[in-house]
Amino acid sequence: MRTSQLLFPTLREDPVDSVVISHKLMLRAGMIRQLASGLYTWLPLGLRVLRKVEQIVREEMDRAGAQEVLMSGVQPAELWQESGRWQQFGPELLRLQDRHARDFCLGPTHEEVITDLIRREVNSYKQLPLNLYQIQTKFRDEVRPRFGVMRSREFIMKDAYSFDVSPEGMKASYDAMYQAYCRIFDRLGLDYRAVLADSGAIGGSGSQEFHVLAESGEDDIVFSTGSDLAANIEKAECIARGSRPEPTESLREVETPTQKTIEALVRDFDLPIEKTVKTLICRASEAIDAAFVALVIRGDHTLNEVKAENHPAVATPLTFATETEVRSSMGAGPGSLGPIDCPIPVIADREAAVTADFGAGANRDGWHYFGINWGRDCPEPEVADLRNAVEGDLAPDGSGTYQIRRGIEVGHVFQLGQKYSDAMDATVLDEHGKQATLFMGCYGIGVTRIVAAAIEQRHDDRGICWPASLAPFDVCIVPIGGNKNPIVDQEAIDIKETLEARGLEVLLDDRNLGPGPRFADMDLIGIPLRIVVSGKTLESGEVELKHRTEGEAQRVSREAIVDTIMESEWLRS
RNA sequence: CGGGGUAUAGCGCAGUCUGGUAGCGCAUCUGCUUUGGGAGCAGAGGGUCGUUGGUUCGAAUCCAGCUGCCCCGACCA
Repeated sequence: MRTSQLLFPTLREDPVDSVVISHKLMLRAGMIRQLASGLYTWLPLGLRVLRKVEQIVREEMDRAGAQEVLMSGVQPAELWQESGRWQQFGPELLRLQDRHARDFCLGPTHEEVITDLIRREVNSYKQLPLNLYQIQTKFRDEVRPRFGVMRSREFIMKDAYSFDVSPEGMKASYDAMYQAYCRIFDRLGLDYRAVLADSGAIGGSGSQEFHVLAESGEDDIVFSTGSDLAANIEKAECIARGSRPEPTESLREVETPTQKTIEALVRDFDLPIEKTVKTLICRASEAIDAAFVALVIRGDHTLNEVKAENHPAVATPLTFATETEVRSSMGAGPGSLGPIDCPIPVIADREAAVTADFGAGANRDGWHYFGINWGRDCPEPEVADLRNAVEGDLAPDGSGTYQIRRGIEVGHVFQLGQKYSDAMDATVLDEHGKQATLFMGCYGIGVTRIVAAAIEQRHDDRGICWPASLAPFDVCIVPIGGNKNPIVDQEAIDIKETLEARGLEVLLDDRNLGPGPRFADMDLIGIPLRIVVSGKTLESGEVELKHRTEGEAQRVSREAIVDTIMESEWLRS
């Protein structure tokens, strides 16, 4: 390819409406352009990278025994009503009607469609296990699209679905996908971690996420310093530090007319924040005989909403009581709540439950108790893991302490179990001739997001530094002084054609520009290897070869350049 | 969904307060020169000032509505 024939409108300055580095660089490098909020057009250079990601994913899925299909992006409402998700999904599901006023949606995922296919086409356990995948455009009407293609409304996703007759089979399919994902992210050259995850609204039992580590990530990833234990903060188990000390203080009531927050309480009464708890009121589930429950966590901790929602006594979705509801159920307003004389069930976080001599609201406006001790001043609470992990927490496996870093979620593997097969009656005859409901797994990879995630991890102040596996071209050639010395251009073209004949993708920058802007553009778009052909070096029969991330170029003889590149480690790293 | 910002040439911006000929830099086009890190000279093209309505002799500018886009927040008492 020649730059003179390629549409790649590079920008010298950062576009004003971009905030993360990958978004800025994708715009500046002419990879994408925004069409509307959360919608993008991929230009030739960006599409080349996208296709590289797709191809690696495709090869590894095929190698793992999955088969590629392609399902419709538009899906009939009936299937979603059958699974129950037509009601369950909020405005994120873009619904539309056809000319006959029939309801459809733009697919945010394809569990329903694939389950429908399988229940029609697969009748016997002998046809299983089966794993089908597609690389398709998805649409989710995100509340707030941002960060370019990292959180867009339309995006390309690889989604795979496995079908087995037994839980053991499902587990084996899941493990195979896990291995395939590791190979994919290895080949993509990304620094990633597989972490335990909450299975969330999609449902199911086991679930792991793959995260690319980057400061701009939207998720907090918790690691143990001493083992492989890693989890999304939503799922990271927190244990209490030691056991509860004996009470040393007596209970006393303190007037707190203006102290409505933990911060104010700590500030005005010189109380250590670890000696306070906060009490959060939320709707109770139908499993218990109360309208609301009180969740108690230590003052310096934050509630983990996923853990709270997963608690059997808490209503799903997690709904905090309104101020009016707080008053009617507790007899006091927010800011004066606590576990003493609490009229509703109390669930305390593990750490809050081992705190002694603590302060909390008195359930009477303008009053707090200090020196509270569980069991003595109020009933022993039900104890649960309710809070978000913080740096330095003890890892639950005893291996060390927790560290927290940011991650971009690029993959997610789920063991779905029978959630969809049950709802949609997807069964086969098993070896005993009986109807058996299928066990499913589902496995996603955010293809477009990976492009952004790779840039977040691989860039410098001049632009993108692609790993060899993702680079839109392997090599670029910049001829200098060709207008004075026609040999330069001839040699450049000859090197290009020879490398192309050897199977490499080569970009020849033949634009009629000075060397400065051409070097800058080649750096910006991140081609791993650069050959400079100039009259100066040709005099001694040489050209220059430089890797994108190295400071100095090396001289290579004109005869040896093609072989040097073909043997270069850089093409494989 | 709540709050804030913003909308003027392809991109970045000034002009708006104080109403009166639509401007700057980069980019683009033509010609000549120029080729080792974002060139020089000369010339040229390009804007219903987001949109609708109002005030006015006159609106990019004042007023009102609508829309797009961006940012922050979204129940932790």
